[in-house]
Amino acid sequence: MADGVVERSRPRDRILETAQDMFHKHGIKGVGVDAITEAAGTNKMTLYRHFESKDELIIECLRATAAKASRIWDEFEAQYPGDKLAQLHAWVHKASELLSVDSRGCDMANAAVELSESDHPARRVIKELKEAQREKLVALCRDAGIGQAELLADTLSLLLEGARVSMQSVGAEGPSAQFVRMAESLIASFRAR
Amino acid sequence: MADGVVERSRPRDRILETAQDMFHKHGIKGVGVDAITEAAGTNKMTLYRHFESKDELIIECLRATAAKASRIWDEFEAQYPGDKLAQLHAWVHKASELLSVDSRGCDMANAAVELSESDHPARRVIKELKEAQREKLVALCRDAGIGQAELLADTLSLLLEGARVSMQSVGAEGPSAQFVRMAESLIASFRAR
DNA sequence: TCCGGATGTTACAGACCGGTAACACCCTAG
DNA sequence: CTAGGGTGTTACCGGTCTGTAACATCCGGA
Repeated sequence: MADGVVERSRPRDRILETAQDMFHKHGIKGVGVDAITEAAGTNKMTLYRHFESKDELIIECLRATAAKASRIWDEFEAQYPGDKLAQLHAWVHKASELLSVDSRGCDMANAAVELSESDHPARRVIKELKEAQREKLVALCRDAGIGQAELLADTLSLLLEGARVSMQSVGAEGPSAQFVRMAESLIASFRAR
Repeated sequence: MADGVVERSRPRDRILETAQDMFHKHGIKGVGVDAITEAAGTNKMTLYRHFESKDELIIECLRATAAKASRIWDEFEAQYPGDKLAQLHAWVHKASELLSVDSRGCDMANAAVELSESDHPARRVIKELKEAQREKLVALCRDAGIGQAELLADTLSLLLEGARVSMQSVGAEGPSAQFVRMAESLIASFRAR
């Protein structure tokens, strides 16, 4: 950790990890490649030998973040094998944990806000990854035996997305503080139908 | 409209209006002061005679946007004088209208995402304005005779905030398409308690 | 030992950024 | 008509940004 990243991994991995962290904390347009490479204990040339442009690096960071999120879903399945309803509650719990620990929101949503050019190469990646996450949540709701699975999944999605962006405007004591209560009572009401 | 803004208003007004529009469309860090003044049919010197810095301009733009939003609330009161429940439904309708017309989300939320520095002067303004909006919605819910007014208001806030940011990631056919249905059934369920 | 690929270093190009100085102009109030 | 404030024009400063060129170095495998 002395050099900012795990001691002696390969430069490419250090760059990727550092970039993820810095993009998350300071935003994409708020971080230059020089700052990334310096924090990663390397230099700009090495970065451009592994990534053909900053945009490529951004995309790789988003994919890496999505992959991390995907691993969390695996944990749900490992903790409550076959019990989809318990996994749904675990999702709510994990989401609230995220809200209490980190206040910079979702990297993909933030990137979509920052990269407003409609033809930016990262935008299609963001859309793909977000749609994949949506389908996962829909499937989880459906497999948990909920009738209007799509509607519940979409409602939970918007609540979480809203909570993560609201925190950045008004802080953790704002509306996002009620996320768990909202989500749980929503699930209960959908199950009751 | 030929010069980009209403023909012959005073430079300060033209700059403010143009900046609002361009910040909204392209993001704050995505627009330079040169581009703003050119689109406003004036020049950088005039901008800096009216605003002491770009940050000041940003803040004035956010205040102006909030003022516009506030005027919409006045329309609710004018359309349904005294009928707070009808005004709440009008709020939902107006919100959905916004979602179908504009896909760049809330200026304040977007600014909070872009201006990640925790001490940026615009951040306290964003927080103030957002909190004022929250209190307005809470008051509306309470005056509409709803029991858990704060919880409903916060839930509606998160849903709208989520819808507006979700649109920027996955477009209008994503979860945000169900916003009206979600909001209306939420209101109904809170009224039934 | 020596070779070769990965990495580090320095310098630079070209563009854009926010912000300022100096000066010319125009248009209206008196 | 004139004075003066608001505005336009041009040029510039110092800084930052992405991306590249040329060259030095290191380190592991044969």
